[in-house]
Amino acid sequence: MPREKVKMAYINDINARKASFNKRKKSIFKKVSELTILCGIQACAIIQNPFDFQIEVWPNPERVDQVIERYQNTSLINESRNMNQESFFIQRISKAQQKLHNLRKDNYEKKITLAMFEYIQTRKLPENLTIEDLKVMDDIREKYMKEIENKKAILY
Amino acid sequence: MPREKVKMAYINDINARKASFNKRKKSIFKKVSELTILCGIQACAIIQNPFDFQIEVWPNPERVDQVIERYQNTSLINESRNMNQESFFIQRISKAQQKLHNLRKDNYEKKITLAMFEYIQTRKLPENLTIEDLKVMDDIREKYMKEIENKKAILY
DNA sequence: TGCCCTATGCTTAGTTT
DNA sequence: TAAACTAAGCATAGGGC
Repeated sequence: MPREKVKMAYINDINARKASFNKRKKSIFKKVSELTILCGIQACAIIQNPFDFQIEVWPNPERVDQVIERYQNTSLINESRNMNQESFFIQRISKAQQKLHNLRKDNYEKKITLAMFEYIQTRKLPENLTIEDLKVMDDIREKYMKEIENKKAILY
Repeated sequence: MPREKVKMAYINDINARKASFNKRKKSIFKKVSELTILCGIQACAIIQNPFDFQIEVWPNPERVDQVIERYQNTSLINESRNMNQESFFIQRISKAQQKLHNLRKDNYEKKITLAMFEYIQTRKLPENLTIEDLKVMDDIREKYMKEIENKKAILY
């Protein structure tokens, strides 16, 4: 009895899906490995394993990070290729300004955070805090609480 | 005449290498695509194209960034799985201390950099600089020069 | 469950166009 | 240079254990 051609769709049977996943993952990693050897290049593959909540990579975390970094650097260069010089630089400047803004905000938040620690440790409010500072402290507290909530969602 | 089995080694002939690269890249992307459909997962592949100095990705830059981010978040969790709780926290603390050290160093370097600006703008050396400060200024200058050199190497 | 087997279909090196 | 072809080798779904 000749097997039917497999339909390209989600495999409902969990055992069949697990078997297929393991076989195909192995062969993808092998193919990527072959390509890097045959053509003398760098490459990587990142595959989410649906059965043990891990993410599997080829060849190894260190090299994957290298490839990712190179990719992310190169995408910047490609951006510039696809635009005329002027609009590229306008975007770059705008991004740099955004970064500067974020750095300043970050710095301000760090100062305020230190003030909060001082308050906690000395059990008295520092004298030179303004109403504005107290408002920012609330913002930061909310931000940190959200971050902690997100980390919980990831960890458990 | 039966073809010989291909040796798993760098293909010297450029045309053969180019043909092989394109065929194999296409099929890897296809295989990764099939895996994501069959198993309902996320995955990506990042391949350096040796012929046009680009880096090619599957499925697209946006999703690749998503997969990368998820991978980098998860690797933290895996760290904790592969260790007992105690050594995990020891490592975490050690990393946090390293980060604090770097933040302090960064802060110090920023102070010194401001001092350098002051020197440039006023054309006279600030009075409260120590020999140690001057030494650090040299280190920073060297560091920045190296960074600029690296960016040049990437951009041109 | 996971491993091995095998028939079928897919991939691909080398060739032709 | 690239696209199409083809034979050989490879991948893999399904079955057996």
